[in-house]
Amino acid sequence: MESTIKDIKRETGLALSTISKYLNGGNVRPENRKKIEEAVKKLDYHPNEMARGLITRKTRTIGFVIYDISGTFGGLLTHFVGDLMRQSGYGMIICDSNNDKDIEAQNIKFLVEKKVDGILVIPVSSDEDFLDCARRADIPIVTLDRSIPGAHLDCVTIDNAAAAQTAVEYLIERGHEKIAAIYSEEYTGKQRRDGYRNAMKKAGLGISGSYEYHEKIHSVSLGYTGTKKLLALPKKERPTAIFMSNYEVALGVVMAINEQGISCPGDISLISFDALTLNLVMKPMMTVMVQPMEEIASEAVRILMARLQSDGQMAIQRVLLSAELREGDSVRDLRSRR
Amino acid sequence: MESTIKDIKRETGLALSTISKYLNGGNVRPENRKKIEEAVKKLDYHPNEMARGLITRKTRTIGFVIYDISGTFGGLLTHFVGDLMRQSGYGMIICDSNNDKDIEAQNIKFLVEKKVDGILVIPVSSDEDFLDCARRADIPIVTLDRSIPGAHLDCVTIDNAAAAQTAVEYLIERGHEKIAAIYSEEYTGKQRRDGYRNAMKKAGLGISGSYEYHEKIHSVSLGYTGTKKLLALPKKERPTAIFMSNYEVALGVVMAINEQGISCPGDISLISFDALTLNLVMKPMMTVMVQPMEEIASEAVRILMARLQSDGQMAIQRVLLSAELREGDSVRDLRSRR
DNA sequence: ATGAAAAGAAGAAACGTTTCGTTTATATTT
DNA sequence: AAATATAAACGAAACGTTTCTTCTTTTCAT
Repeated sequence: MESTIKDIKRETGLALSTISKYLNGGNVRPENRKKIEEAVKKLDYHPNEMARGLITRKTRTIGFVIYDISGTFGGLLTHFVGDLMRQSGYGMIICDSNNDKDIEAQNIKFLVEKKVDGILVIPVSSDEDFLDCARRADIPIVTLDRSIPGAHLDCVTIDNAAAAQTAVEYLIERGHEKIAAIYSEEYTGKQRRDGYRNAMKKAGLGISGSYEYHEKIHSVSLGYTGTKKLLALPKKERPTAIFMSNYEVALGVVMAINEQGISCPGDISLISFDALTLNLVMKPMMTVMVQPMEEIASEAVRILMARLQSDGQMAIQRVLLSAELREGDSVRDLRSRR
Repeated sequence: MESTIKDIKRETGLALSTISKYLNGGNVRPENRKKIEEAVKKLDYHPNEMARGLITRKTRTIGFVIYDISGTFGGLLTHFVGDLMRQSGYGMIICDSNNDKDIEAQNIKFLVEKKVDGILVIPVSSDEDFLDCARRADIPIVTLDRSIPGAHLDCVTIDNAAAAQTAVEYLIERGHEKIAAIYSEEYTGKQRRDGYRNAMKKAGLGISGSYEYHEKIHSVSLGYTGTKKLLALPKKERPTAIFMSNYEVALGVVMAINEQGISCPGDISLISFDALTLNLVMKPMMTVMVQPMEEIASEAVRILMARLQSDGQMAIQRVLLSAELREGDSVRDLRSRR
């Protein structure tokens, strides 16, 4: 069955410690190096991670806690993070919090008991209490996509407010004044709302309460319901453009305007977040703020890896990435009307 | 730091073996039971999985290899499976194959080296060679959603051909004769195509080559491109209904007909697979064959758990579930025309 | 050629459990 | 009450590594 380091010892005649040393990157005499390599190949030897972990207190496994994996954004991020982890030889245990704080706390506890070396988390919670048990166990944590205000934690996020502001300013530059916003009350949703408000204020445009629609969570139905509300406004007040804070919301919006036979960008302009595959065939092609998903993943993994290697005295890292605008055909230039 | 079983020994004065025995469900004297439980609580003791695993050769971790996690179907299935696993105290290492056979094979190898206790896989490959290394290591494997023809493996699938046939017969019953099909060349896609063909043949309807459109993989663009091709047919030949083999494909189809200003079900009827959230707001609401996702997940987990407990002599289990039709508003009844 | 310094190899102990063979305590029978 | 059967506790060995200390070999300068 499974060959062990003792088999390598028998095969090469060397001491266990010598073999172990070489296998972990130490120096041995060239002749011995060759012997060991041959034996490893011949016996198809792979170190037993459990025995190794028992001593080193490392599992070579990290935990990934995600607010919701069944959504497109989460799925894609999981994909990237998982890939990078595997490339580094780390296993990734995934825990879906289902947008629920209690489940999230359980997930952390579970991972701590599993003795993962580190945890990557896209949090649901906005306070850090749920991380206590990981803290006590001295397990490094990196949050991504969302950060926890005031927490002393590594994090990788994008500048949501700035991105939203850019998006709304893009509308304003094209002559829009009656601009509505649909967003969630989650971390990213609220930040993007702030960007929307900043842009409006800066341009001297008022924000009518009836132009903001929000629900707890980003969802298709948020976009759908919100749009119906907005379209139900008296014709004069009807927004000429809608800014929405997430891809799934955008789907809902498109469904709603299709249903009502309203054309985009003819009757209404749209601008959203995240260029996911659907955008490719969506008509009109949505103008979006594109988040650098791959970079978010790779930065988070990089930081976690660095912290795993570090001897505990690495400074907190907060990486702030930015989204960029990708033009589609969903925004009408109102200036050309004149 | 971390307390060990030796601390429990010190606290209770009992032998290691007695404590271990109790902790693993053995019988001890009531007095000792109490002592141990108190000590465990007091010291917040959790067994070290690595030490335990070193002896039992179990990691209490399973691998989940999925063809593509960034898709909606995969994401949702992962969600269910992950949940069940966590409830059973198992960690789940997730590996995304990115629809690539080579990556899939690497994933299996990776999991074998990680010494997972079992593997759940939604395969990309249609032959079982990539599983060889898991076989050699004697790691139980259960496939779900897709099975590998001829393989001697536990699997949980739905009867795709029957489901597709039901769907197409539903169209035929309502007077449709010119029925097109859009499907992928993947396992599920081809099975569903067969169901389509069966239904057509059974009804004595011919299958024109121009009524079938297929690409390698289920995707939004498959639906989109396929629909455009179908709509480009001379008016007389144009299908009155389209059967499509997957949810993402359906999105593409809807995009395409929206773009061309064709109405559903007025001008064309649609029937598809999988009732995912988007259906709730999609207009018209799609008539779909609903797969019992949660049941697929729970059956697969149940079988894997049973096999982990079994002493190797359990018979191969092949569970075949069925999809059910959920009516929406996307199919027109042509009989009422007369 | 000699000795000191550096590099490499060896051996044993440790990591935290489970398991197995043995001994001791309790329960049952006559 | 003694003998036997049963149940529980014990102690040591084992799982497959890494790590620490000691011992040996090689290298290099003199």
